[in-house]
Amino acid sequence: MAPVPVDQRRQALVEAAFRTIARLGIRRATTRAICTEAGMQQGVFHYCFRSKQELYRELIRVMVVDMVDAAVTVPDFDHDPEQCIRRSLSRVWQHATAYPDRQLAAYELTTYMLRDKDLSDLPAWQYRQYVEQGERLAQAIEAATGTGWAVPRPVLARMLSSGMDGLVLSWLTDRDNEAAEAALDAFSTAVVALSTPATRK
Amino acid sequence: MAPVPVDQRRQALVEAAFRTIARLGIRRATTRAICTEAGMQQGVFHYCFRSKQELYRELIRVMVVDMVDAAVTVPDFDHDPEQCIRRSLSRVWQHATAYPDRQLAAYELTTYMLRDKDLSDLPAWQYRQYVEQGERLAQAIEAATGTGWAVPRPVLARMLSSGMDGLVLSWLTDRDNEAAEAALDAFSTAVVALSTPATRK
DNA sequence: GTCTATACACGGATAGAC
DNA sequence: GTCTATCCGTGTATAGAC
Repeated sequence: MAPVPVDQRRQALVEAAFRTIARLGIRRATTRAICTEAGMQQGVFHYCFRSKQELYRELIRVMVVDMVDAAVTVPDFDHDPEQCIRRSLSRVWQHATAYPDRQLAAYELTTYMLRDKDLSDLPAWQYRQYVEQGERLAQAIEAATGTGWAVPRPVLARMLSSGMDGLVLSWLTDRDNEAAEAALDAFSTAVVALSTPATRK
Repeated sequence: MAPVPVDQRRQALVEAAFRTIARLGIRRATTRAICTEAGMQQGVFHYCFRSKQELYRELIRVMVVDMVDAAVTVPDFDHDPEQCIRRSLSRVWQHATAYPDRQLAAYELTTYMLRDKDLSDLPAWQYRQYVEQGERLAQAIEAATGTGWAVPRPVLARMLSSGMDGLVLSWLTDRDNEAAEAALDAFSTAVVALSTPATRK
């Protein structure tokens, strides 16, 4: 076969790994399954990565960057903090629930890494990125509406990302759109209450 | 050996399984490891349970009942909704973070079951129990303070349990007590805002 | 670099002696 | 009922031909 550059193969394997985990779950995402998904022989794996852990390390980086990039698109803001907050969270929600399998894969990877001595530093980084995404969102809302918050922005951001994360996980277990969106609305209302009263209409 | 009743062995294995998952993670909680933890021979496993899945089915039931029972203890309420809410959530938080490994085990089991055809009905039940725990908490707060809520109680309950769940998972990744408790405070403040203004002091 | 074949360990489950 | 020995599949990783 054509001598495909190793870097290109690595990238293809990382993407194949994510698709495989999303489709089959982390337990069944073996090196064989991943290589099949990538259209490669299983033996290829180990001259692209020294170990499966090395692939995971790369995978989590790519996955988080992709998730954060995709969700950072800011909706058409108006100047009312309440509408702005509701629409922003709704946007994040739509994005997260559009690909349930990928979302589940993210949870699987987090818990997997927390249990693996060689990977246990990564979940903290992963969730740090989520919080920073929350910070950017809060900042964008501030910029659009001039509102402030009853708590420091990093604190709000952690609450935001954790709250959304919990709502998504709960939805994954029952796929109850109605109940989940009602809870999201309630959460949004609660967040609105944290925007500074002075600027609330 | 003494002919230990099978039911007793089953129970011992379920408890050993939970301890093993909490200690080693679900990936390393093999039937061998579980039997070792229970002080039994590996061969014992399969005349107590037809399969590992059968044990998991029993395990999740026991685990959730234990978690919910333990967290349902109501703090010494006062009549101020704000204090009451803060103390209640703080109590739930203290309980959840007291045993990080068990909490992580719960997340591992949830994602594991979602991926297993024979067990995929269980996570919905599991999270339903969490929500019902939230309902009981909300009800207790109503009873103690006379407050109502800006949203229906089941909606509030789902938001409560999801929010706490997300905060705990986030904490598991970085074990940052300070940041986590600040976010919990912010969440509490937001929940207080959902108690009906009429009864707020 | 690329592929085949295979080593080696471990997992769940079972057979069969006692 | 209890325990030992083992089957069989599968997982990661490697050896070695080309």
